[in-house]
Amino acid sequence: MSSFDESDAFESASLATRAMAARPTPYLDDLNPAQREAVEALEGPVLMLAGAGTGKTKALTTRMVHLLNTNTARPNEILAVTFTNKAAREMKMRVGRMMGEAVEGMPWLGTFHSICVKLLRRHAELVELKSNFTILDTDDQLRLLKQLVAAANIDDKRWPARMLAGIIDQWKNRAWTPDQVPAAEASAYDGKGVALYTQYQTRLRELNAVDFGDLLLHMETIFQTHDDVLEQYRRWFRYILVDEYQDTNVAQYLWLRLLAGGHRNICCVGDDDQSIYGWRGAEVGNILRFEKDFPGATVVRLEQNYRSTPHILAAASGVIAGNKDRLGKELWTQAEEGEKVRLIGHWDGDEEARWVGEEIEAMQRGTRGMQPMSLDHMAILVRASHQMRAFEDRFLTIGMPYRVIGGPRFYERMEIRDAMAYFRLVVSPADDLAFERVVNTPKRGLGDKAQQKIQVTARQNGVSLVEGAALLLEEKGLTGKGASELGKLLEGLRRWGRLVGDKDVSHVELAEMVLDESDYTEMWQLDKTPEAPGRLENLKELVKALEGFENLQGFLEHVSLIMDNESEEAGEKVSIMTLHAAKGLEFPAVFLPGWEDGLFPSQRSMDESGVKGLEEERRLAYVGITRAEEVCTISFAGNRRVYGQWQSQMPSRFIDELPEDHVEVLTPPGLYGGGYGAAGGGLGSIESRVAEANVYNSPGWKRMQARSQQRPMSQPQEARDMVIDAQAVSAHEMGERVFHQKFGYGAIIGIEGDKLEIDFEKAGVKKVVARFVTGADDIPF
DNA sequence: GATTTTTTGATTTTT
DNA sequence: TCAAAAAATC
Repeated sequence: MSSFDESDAFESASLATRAMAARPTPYLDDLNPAQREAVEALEGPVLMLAGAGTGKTKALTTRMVHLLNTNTARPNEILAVTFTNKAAREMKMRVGRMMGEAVEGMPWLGTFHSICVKLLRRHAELVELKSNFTILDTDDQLRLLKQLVAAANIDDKRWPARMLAGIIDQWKNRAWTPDQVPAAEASAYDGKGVALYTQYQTRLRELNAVDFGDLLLHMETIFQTHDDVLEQYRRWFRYILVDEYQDTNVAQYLWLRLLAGGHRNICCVGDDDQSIYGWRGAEVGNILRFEKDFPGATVVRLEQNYRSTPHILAAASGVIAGNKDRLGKELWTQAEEGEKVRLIGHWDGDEEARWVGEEIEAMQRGTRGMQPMSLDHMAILVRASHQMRAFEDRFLTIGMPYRVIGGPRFYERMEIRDAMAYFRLVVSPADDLAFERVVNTPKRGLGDKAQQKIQVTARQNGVSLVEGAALLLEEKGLTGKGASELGKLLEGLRRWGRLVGDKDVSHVELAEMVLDESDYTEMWQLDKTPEAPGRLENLKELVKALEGFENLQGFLEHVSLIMDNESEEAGEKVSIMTLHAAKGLEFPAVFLPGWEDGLFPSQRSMDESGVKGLEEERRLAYVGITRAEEVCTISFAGNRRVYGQWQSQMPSRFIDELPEDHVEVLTPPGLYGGGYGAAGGGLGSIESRVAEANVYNSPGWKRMQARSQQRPMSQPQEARDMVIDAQAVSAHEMGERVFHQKFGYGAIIGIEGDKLEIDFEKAGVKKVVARFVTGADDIPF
């Protein structure tokens, strides 16, 4: 680039940087001017607005390398926070690779949570905790809340533990301790919410436990109330880097602002257009406000995209342009033009899945002059996970290998949590939550009543549940099977506890012993459900994972924060995942099905959050399109089964927002004659297939066909029109007897906009788009 | 205390 | 529709 740019970047570098400039910096040559500016502006606040596929991680890691290489900072002086372990791991790896062996790991590169755990263990006493506090998972949290609700004699129908957990979570995301919850919020929940929140926090303290939200909240409390501690860390963390800044919630934001408050050496990287986690507390406002929070900040825009073709970028830009309050970026690329974004409508969801399956097979073979493509390079991105089902069903029938990304994580599985609870109990017998979890797993004849007795005994004597249970047995408060089984369990726990740290028994052996002797393994061996073998397999894997740790305690400490799912069988597969799970990933070919109003954008988002919700959905669309490198295929269906009811669907409003010039509308093979019934439509009855065949030959259908052919679908606008208007509402009148593909015959009892309300003879009253209804006279039966 | 039946209600999810 | 949770029954 021009010498002007370079001198400019040089001027913005600090004296310290300049002094060290003698050291070679070959890595800078790999960067484009914008990336380079973001890397070289080491001092003061920097906001790096990094669009999709613009080399954000590269810039971030190079910045760290530059800090180290110029001796501006030592590894332990850099605080670098990410949201996921995966991101942290990747960054560590890339910094390590660029620096060579010379640099030992970066101790403060990690997720918000893992860094806060480290800090909180040092200062636990400042918030009345012991440094060996446990971190609750969602299960423990719910169990605890359920108890509190029951104890407070509150109707658990009006206050389900889940809801309460959600509310408390939201409050913690906003950095509100119980006494800080604003009156307006508190009263909105009967006042009982705050009371329960207070009790919950008290109980956590008694248990020496924290939940995920507490990790941040406690550290923030400490920073706010102990200047000396805050000062110490301000001196310590001289340079702060934040990844995915648009995803930070208020608590994280305040935490960062406190730490960066002194030196203001904070570099935040993010993309306001990719903020899709508002529903779990992320505040786009944080990134929009950055320049106000840190006056004089250097703002760098990374806009050169290295991922997608111009058509794909243009389509994405066209959609995201519908949002207000953007910081504004214009992505560009040097890539060759490539294919336009493809748009296609289908009759229903099954048809859509069938078509995508065939298209994937075609791409795999290589068609239309395109190179054969590996299944690993194709992905289907859906809005909601229930959409995956249609694709899984279809792929199973045609034998297409696929993988679902996301879903329950390894450490969230029941059997893993049970096993972990056993380990926790062995290491710390006072872990009441762990005891509750496993006391009757496997079944030991200790039901609600027996457990209640244990609780009462423990509380009366002010001891842990394990001790309470022992006391209860001494008093002969239990009899029969329950008593003997409980005795066995307690005896086992004592025995295993003594073996913790034993030189002759490794922690791995101990773990196996615990699982066997507690009869937990046996429980699954006797289980005949199809999941049982998989669960046993998972338990084996858990034991294997233990080998990587020094001892059980070490394992337990780390595992609560590491929740990713590593295991991956070999073989080429198509990926299926939600749009959320796709953030940060890229694929040469991407399918975006289900672009229908109500599904995407999701009705619930729009109902609950109005324009804000719609804008977040739009960002989701943007994220989806920008995952594609070469081919992006958007599709929608005219009919879809929603909660078991067939509904006619309107194409997504986002389809209208796609710029026409960058979209090619495909015609589904089945829709205009041919291809139906013959190939693999296995599920429908013969009769319905005959009916289908007849419908497509009916005068009504032909009329529609003719009409849509007058207006060839060369524009996305018209693709949408085709569905909405193909058969005008005006063609029908009240009381008219009509035929619908899925519902059969019925009479029109109402007309609303482009929808007809029809009383079907078999299916009852439904609202359907006029297009999918034919005058009954047109059906030649 | 376990098993079967009925009811309910249904995004997105990391740590 | 369909899975999970709650209620009812054994």
